[in-house]
Amino acid sequence: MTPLPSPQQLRYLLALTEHQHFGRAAEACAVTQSTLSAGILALERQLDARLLERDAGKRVVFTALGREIAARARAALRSLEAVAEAAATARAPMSGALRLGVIPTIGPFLLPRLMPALRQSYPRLRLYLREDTTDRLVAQLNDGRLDLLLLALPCASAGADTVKLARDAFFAALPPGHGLAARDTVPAAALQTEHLLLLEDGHCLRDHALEVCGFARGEGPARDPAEPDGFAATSLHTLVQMVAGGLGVTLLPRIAVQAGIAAGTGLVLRPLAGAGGWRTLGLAWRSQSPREGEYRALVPLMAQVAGPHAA
Amino acid sequence: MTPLPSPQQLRYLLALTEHQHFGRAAEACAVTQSTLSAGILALERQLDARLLERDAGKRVVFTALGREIAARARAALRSLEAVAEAAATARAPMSGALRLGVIPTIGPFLLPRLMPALRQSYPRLRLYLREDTTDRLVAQLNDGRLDLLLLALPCASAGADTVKLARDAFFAALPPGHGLAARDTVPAAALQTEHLLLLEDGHCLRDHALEVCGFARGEGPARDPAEPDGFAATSLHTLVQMVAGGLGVTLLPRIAVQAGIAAGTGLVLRPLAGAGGWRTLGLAWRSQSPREGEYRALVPLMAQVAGPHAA
DNA sequence: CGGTTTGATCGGTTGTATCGATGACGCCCC
DNA sequence: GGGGCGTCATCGATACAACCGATCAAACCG
Repeated sequence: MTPLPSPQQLRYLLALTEHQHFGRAAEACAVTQSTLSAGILALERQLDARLLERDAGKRVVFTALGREIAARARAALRSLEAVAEAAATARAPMSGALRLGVIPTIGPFLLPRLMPALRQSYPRLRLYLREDTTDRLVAQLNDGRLDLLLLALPCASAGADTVKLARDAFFAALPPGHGLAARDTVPAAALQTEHLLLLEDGHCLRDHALEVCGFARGEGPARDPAEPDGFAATSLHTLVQMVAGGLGVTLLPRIAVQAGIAAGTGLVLRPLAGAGGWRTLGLAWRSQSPREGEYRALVPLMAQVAGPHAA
Repeated sequence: MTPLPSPQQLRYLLALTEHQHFGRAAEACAVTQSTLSAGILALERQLDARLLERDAGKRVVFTALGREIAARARAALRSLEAVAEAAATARAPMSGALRLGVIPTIGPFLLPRLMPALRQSYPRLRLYLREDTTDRLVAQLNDGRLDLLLLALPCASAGADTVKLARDAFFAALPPGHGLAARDTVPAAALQTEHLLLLEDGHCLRDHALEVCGFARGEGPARDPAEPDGFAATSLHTLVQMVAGGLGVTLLPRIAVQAGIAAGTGLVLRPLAGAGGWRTLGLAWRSQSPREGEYRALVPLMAQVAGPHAA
């Protein structure tokens, strides 16, 4: 049988894919350029495969096979890490680094309450945070750059396990004096004819809001022709300011409202009438992660923080 | 971060799980006992985890953590192999060792025609064969001890991809002079009241046959009280002999019939009336195997061999 | 209670990963 | 167009770790 590639050489290869430069990749691996160069050469010799275009001047250009090998190398190194991780978790659960990814429509509202609670319950847990859109978080989860995601379900990703945390109801956010503000609750369909303001594309909350208002996938509300084409807010905070400025109405998740996102703006917040006006908050992790037990053990605490609270 | 365990040490651990004996595990790894012993110790030290019960005399007893680590080590080594495999496949597709698992109700009938065809089309492919029941084959596929399975679908296994090859119709096999033998086709339901002979438990063909005859899962045909309790044949060849001996009737798959399993026995073979009287033959492999491309390329040839032929 | 088996330990040897220095080559700039 | 720079490959020296053979301590067996 072909001898197995050494983890070290695979690390060199991955560093090279990341930096596209022998010197900097070597630096990232804390070895000299000569060592990394020899390592890559040895890997190509052992696999009997050309991973780099050697004739393309001095630039680092991967062959198609090189890219595939690199992807498999990433998976192989991660599964080696999983061995060590399983031991570490068994030795000292709820400790060490935990790289948590959060979407921008959850992070600013839950983390301020979640982090202290976690620190108190699991003081040895070191939480590294990263905020990004769902699709990018999922990609980083699969790459092994993140361990756990806090996001809105469902998130389409093979190879990931998920668990529900809580429902997060939507509120209609209206400018003061708006016609709908006189009602106790607002039917979601009524927003279809309003000027509905949304987050920019890529935020799952945008899709959830459109869905709740009865728009089909991809379809959207009518736009004022005078408005900048495709203009959309980049955060819920900007969105609130736009509604307060009278540009239209929007939907806000309960966690944002309870965190006081509309405080001081005079905005009128009304629950949606009828059922179905909510998103599901949840956790996601790589299937068969050695730390699955820990992640599931976090659920009650997280569900409590994410659940309804008195204002 | 914790340093990654070396593949060598993981191999030692797996050899130890297999042999439960330091000396023999060392021999299997082609190292001395002292080396393997030191390697295991080093692994336990690096992971800071007790993998073996050190106080249980001289016997080798794994801790629960030890077993989990071993399972993850198996996965890690396999993903390292996948790196080398990807390179080997790209360098020389359809060559090298291919460990093929086949179920006993397919192997004896298809392999005699499949092997020569494969040898002719892909002379550099070295096929290692293993015959076993579906569940055991699937387990060995997941363990990495087999690369490809030829079996009857569906086979329940997460982490495996499958593809259909061909339908394999069932024939009623009747002793000469049997009442049903006068008909051109036999309704499957008519076999419910016959003395239906079956393979022993564990063969998927047994379940398929029961299903075709209209028995619910787990339910079975009425038994002669004089018959040895739960007696069942161990191969289709024995089954044919039993039918020829007048002990009852059975169902035979078309591939067995065409291979001449009933030749010279005087058995009467009748197609089943109506639709649904067939099983699906297919291939299965580990998801994301580097050789998936090769496996799919084998499908046309295999489907042709597995498909209907003139008698 | 001696002999045998089994896993742990120790000193010596070999292999190899790594380093620093140097070479080969393309590229840019003056 | 030639000198200088940047980049990757190569080379000899070295330090570390894996490995072996021998030996030890404990358990097990007859």
